[in-house]
Amino acid sequence: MARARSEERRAEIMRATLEVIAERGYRGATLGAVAERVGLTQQGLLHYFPTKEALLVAVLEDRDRWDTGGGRGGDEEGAWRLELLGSLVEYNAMRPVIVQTFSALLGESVTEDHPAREFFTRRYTQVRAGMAATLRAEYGDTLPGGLSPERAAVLLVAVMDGLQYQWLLDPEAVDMPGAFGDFLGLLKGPSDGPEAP
Amino acid sequence: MARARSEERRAEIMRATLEVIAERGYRGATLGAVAERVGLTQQGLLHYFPTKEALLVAVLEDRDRWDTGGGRGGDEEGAWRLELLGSLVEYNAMRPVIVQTFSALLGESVTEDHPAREFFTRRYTQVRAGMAATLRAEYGDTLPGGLSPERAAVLLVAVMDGLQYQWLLDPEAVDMPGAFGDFLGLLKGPSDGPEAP
DNA sequence: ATTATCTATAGATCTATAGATAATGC
DNA sequence: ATTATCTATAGATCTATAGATAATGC
Repeated sequence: MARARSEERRAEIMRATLEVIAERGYRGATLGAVAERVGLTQQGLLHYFPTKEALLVAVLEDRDRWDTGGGRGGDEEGAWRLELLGSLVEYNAMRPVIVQTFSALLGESVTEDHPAREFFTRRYTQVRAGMAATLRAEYGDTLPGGLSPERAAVLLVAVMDGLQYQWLLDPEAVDMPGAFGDFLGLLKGPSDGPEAP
Repeated sequence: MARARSEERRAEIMRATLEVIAERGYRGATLGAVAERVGLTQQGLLHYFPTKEALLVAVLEDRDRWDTGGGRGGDEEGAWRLELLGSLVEYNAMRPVIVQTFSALLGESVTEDHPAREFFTRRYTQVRAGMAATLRAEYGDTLPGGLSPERAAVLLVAVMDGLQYQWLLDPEAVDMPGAFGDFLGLLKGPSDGPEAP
């Protein structure tokens, strides 16, 4: 039971960490702010995670397990069927905090010695590969729009990330799911839309 | 002459600031690090810019004047002809520091009370509008790919930003200009490429 | 006079370590 | 015993202010 309670506490702390990072980034986040949010002192928090960096790593690993589909069917890495990608983006549009957390982290991660840098580098390699596999499974070696799955995958990921920044900065002005749908349309090529006969 | 030398000094400081922000982000950047790079003490630096935030603002404004094309012909806001966009991306691929500076800042800017937030929000509004105008001038109200200039503009900007992150994290793995070219190809539609007759 | 820099320093924070104290589980 | 938290604190930084000192321009 102590073990169970402890795990709950850790989860609570990680949740609070996500929020604080969304608000201030990792460098701007303080252990004190996270601790306060879960009703602990900063030193009390360090009982669960020995250092600030350990806390970040825990959060990232958790996220990894999370979206790499922790078991629920998926042949390869990024087991996102194409149609589902659209819903993922819609879902994200309803969770600004989490999107903001990861957008802030991604931004910071390109700076030197950032503890999330390796995580993101590895992750993007995986995500691109998974995406390419999905696209290949669905369309073969050439998408209707003319690109190879690999070349389309980089763009797919770029569009998702890029849209998030524009949307976070100005949610009123940017229809993130709509824009993403537009992009999927481009990938799928001229096809049998209403206009082209 | 004092005035001139002073301006030089300020420019030097701003250049150093770009570098330090590229390495540590704005929150992680310290006045001391910038000062050291120009051979001043931290207090000496504050003679030129009264606060850390003032320094950031100066850097951003400078950049603004810079890419909003400080005078050299351009009808509307973002006066980038489409063909030139590709070269811009190629050019950026040769200036990792500046790309990293702005990618780090963009990431941080989505966090609360960030001094660059308003700058980026305003800027993206402008850039989207400028891009849309360019596209409309070139293609009319519907691009070959089927999108309106406005809808294509959001994607264009998203792809540029998103590619930068992937490229910064793993330059070997991501051919930024190539991918951007692919995207332009999608926008331009099936058209008269080598394959489609 | 004004400008450019420096030394000294106040005042805030932050992370992390040490060591108590209380509560829980065998 | 082990786990959960707390108080006390060392040790680093950081920004920004105050006030000297030297150099430059009228």
